[in-house]
Amino acid sequence: MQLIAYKLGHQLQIDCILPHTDTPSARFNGTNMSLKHAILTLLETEQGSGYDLLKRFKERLGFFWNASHQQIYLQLKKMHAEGLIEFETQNQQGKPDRKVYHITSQGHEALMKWIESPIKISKVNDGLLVKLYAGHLVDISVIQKEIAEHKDMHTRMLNTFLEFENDFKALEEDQKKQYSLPYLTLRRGILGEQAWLQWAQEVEDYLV
Amino acid sequence: MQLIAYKLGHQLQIDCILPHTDTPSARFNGTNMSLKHAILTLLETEQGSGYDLLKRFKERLGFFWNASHQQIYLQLKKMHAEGLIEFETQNQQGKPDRKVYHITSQGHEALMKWIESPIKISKVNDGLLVKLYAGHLVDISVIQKEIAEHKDMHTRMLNTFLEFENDFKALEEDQKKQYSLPYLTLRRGILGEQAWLQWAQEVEDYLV
DNA sequence: ACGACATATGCAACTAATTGCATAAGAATA
DNA sequence: TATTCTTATGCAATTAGTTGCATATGTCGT
Repeated sequence: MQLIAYKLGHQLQIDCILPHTDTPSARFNGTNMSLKHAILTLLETEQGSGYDLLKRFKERLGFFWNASHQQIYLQLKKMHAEGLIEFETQNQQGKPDRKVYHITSQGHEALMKWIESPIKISKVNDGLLVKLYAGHLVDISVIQKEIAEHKDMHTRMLNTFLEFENDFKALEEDQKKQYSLPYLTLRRGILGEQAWLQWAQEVEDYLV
Repeated sequence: MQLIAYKLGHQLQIDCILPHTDTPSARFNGTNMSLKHAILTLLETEQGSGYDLLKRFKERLGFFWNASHQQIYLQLKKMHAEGLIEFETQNQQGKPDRKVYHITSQGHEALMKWIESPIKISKVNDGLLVKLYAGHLVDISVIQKEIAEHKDMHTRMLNTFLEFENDFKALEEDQKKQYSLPYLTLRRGILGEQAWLQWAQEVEDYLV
């Protein structure tokens, strides 16, 4: 018998941690998040090229989602094949041609259908935690160093998010109202990073 | 000009949010977390069958990692082919045969190498946030309902984690010391869930 | 002048993970 | 007695995402 989770009863496992069989409770089902719907959401507001979408990902969904340019271009190609989006080619002087995509009615329908279907609870799969879990195999300093480096990154991300929040707070009331939903996603980023840093502090204190 | 992130400068993007080019800053590099190393970590302490490992995942790493049985069996097969693990077949009466895996010296080496190399910062990719971001497209109640359901799940997970924490706190001092690293991973689960719930409360208050 | 960076797109190979299917038998419960 | 659950393993097909490569030009700083 090992650790902590030994008291875990079957029911709890099924309902709270992980469905035990392959027919899990409904809450763990639902559509997977996919790049597709994130792109549709971005295109719904405003048309754009693959490159534009890449930038929008970084600027607007970067708090919780990163997509590489390869992934985006490939996904756009697939979505075009499925009829969810269309494009026009724009010639530009001095720069490569742009394929400007816009959402089709089919794409809009697909997006609406997705929004109205339940979303799966998201996974974490954090390698750092496995490392910590296995920390007894190596010198404690290895773990401390890794934690410190991650802490540094998370601190910088938090600071960036807080700057964004200040910008938001400086907006007029009607603008605030307009951007309230994106603001809430930003809040998730902020609260998530703060919780991470609080945890890292606990770890550091514990490992001394 | 849209939202919040408009002030995002190039340097910030590169260092904090997402590397812009395909040669990102070192902090975003590092080994991917993979099931392989999580399994090696579990086998390092104690040998076991695929089914055992599945249970251990749920019981010990379930705060931050879920793996399906298909994934585990497939991974075990691959790892065996790579020479990281070996197995003996155990016949059992009344139950199917078990393949009991144990780690090899090669496997141990691979694990040590992984522990000492930097880990990538983990991704989130939370579909619920995309849904919220796109929430202006549907009636607010759709979003509220989804948030409420997720809140329910997260609450139950938090409660389970808190039970585990109580069990840990009831342990003798030397046991506490022994299990301090797994406890810290549990703390991550607790703090993460609490932060999530705090955010959900903010969202609910905002959407009223 | 040279290098780094931004704009702009894409393929190929691979790794990671999910979904669905399939088998088989004991043990507990309704 | 029928259903569900637990133990126990696995393949096939698909989707998702990463890594590496390839191309091309303009701009800005050193």
